[in-house]
Amino acid sequence: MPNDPKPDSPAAAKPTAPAATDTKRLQMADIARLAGVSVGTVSRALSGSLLISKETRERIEELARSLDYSINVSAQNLRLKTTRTIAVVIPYDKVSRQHISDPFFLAMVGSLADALTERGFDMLLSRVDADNLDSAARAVNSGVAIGVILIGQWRHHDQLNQLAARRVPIVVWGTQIAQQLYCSVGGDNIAGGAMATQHLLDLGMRRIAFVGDPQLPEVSDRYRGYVEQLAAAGITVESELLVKVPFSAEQARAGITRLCDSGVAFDAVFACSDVLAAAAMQALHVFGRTVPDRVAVVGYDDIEWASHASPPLTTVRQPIARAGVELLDALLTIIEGGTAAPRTLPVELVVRASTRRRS
Amino acid sequence: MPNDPKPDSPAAAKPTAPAATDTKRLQMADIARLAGVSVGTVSRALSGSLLISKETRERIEELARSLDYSINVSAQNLRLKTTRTIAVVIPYDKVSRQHISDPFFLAMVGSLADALTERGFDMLLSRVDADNLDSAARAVNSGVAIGVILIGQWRHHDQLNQLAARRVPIVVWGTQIAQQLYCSVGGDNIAGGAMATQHLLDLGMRRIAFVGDPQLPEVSDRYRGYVEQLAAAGITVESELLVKVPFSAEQARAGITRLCDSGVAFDAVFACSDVLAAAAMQALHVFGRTVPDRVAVVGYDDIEWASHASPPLTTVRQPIARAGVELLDALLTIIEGGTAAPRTLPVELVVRASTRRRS
DNA sequence: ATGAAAGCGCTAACAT
DNA sequence: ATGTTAGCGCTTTCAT
Repeated sequence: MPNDPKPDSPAAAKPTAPAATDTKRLQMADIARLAGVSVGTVSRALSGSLLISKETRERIEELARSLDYSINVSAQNLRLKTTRTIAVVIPYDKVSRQHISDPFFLAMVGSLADALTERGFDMLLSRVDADNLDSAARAVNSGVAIGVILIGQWRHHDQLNQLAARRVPIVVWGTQIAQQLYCSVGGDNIAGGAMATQHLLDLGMRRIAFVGDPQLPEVSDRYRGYVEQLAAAGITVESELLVKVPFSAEQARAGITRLCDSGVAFDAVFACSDVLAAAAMQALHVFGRTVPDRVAVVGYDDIEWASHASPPLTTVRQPIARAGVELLDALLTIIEGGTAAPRTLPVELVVRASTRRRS
Repeated sequence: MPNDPKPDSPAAAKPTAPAATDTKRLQMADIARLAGVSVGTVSRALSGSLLISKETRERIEELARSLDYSINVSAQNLRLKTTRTIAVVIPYDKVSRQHISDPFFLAMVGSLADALTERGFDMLLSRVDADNLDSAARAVNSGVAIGVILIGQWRHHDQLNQLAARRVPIVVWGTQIAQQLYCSVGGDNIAGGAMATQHLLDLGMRRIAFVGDPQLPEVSDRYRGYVEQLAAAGITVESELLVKVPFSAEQARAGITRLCDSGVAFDAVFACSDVLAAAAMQALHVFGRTVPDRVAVVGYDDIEWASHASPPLTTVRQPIARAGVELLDALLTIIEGGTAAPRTLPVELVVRASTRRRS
């Protein structure tokens, strides 16, 4: 016996009924009845089947539109065993403290939102504890989403490999790492680190502080670019110029302050994100070390703020708009059963006043 | 007859089968079989029903976990006729040009992500063309989401009223407007405008430029606060000090440049967002009008960047973290059939160096 | 070109 | 405490 009253039967006596949902949700059968056809016909008409005569289809479409009817997506998904939803996950890392509030990440969300909308997908956004990335897999196992885009690789290389091994369709914004089972898409971090460093060297800088944590894969590559350019210029890499901090403005400020206090000489700063660069500039300001006259500063990302900073910040521009498209493209390839090789996107140095040679 | 082969039947000859989905998705019946119980028992066990003996429940939970099984959410939603998904919509307004890339909006997304996660809801994020807010209603009509949170009121008051009239559960981040049928949650914009203005007056400023478009509801309130404080101080509001621009850094820069060029005297700027303030400071810099010595600047929002600006920006802090919680709370009230009155959250002036009185 | 009907995977009566 | 079963709203095969 049915547990719920049939929609048609007036459910005669129902005193305990909560008067809340008095507006019964329209469904296909209603449209069919009103149009004088069967539900099959309505279904076909709304899906644009060519089996339906043009006039019938248009009549039904018009009826549905005027009644504000939308297909019940749960029923549709259940029947079709698929969805048009992609899960976008931003891991929250307690250690590095960087999370969804970093403008760069949020810009990535915007970029993904555009790419997904463009191709008719819905975006399920969630923050998950990075220690528990399995919940990303759950979105797929439960049929909520057909794939996962993870923004930020962090230290979770192994977990990501496990997810990929379990055949969870997943693409990660980050750097390509040896023995990587999952697909990553990211900027060219080695080149980015190199161009920032070379630019400073070209300006005559010789003691360039590096702000970032080389334990993170992406920062590791940027550091490598930095080291390589210094080596090519015959300059020794000094460990005292490494300000090892996660993506945290607070800690960057503290790190630069420590560096200034320590008396170690430096004439430039290469920070691994614009947020870190902003914090560095602020700390330098406290010490009266004006930018760019006393210290040149280069950031990374080119978030919108960089061009409004005072002085406007020289930085390595990440291809954010393209990132969303590429991530989605790679993911769809995987979902369709194909293989997506890791992709490295070109980055670009944007020179602004924070490294303008003193006149 | 079934259109798909039964999961059990090996689907004898199927030469055209794409070898893609070879890993059949686990379902409740599989768990039931493996546990030697019925699907009903599994369903009850996984939903924590007290009817099931503790040991049986734990055995089933363990089995499900070890097999990576998750309940099929489409089937569950179809059966229960509800979901735990909330649609978060960021209207994209071609006129004002402000969209998802504004750090403030993105911070709101972060805040909402936190609030939703906290209460066990999923977030469906979408950008929609503001001229077509109906697509927000579609999310609800199609059963994808049980309610909508709209970030940004813009000029869409009428459309929003229509949605509310159609009984779409919706809450909007914005200002309370007369004749409003929908629930809005927002900062106290009149107070915010007033405190910013009063702060500048206290510093001795007399000619305060206002940067923003008073046609937008929230800006309108901030402008009102500005006008009221000026009036209370016996100062005439001069229309030449109104830099009427939408939330666009470009246009703000151009506006301030125009103001400087015009020779109109001013000793302070009150900008309706930190992004606008940043652009203003940059434009002022070009004219050699240093902040705060020659011009004091106050922003709005207190995005993370504001404290890293040089000089750090005095601004009106919006209660972003609380905003997510309040928006969700109001929405859930409405979904449960209740009524949620518009809420106005307190804002707070954060004084930093951009208005520091010259020593 | 259209109708009839099975069944997607789950939940919750109704049975014991 | 557990099993059995109808049916959530849709899509699609099969029949016409």
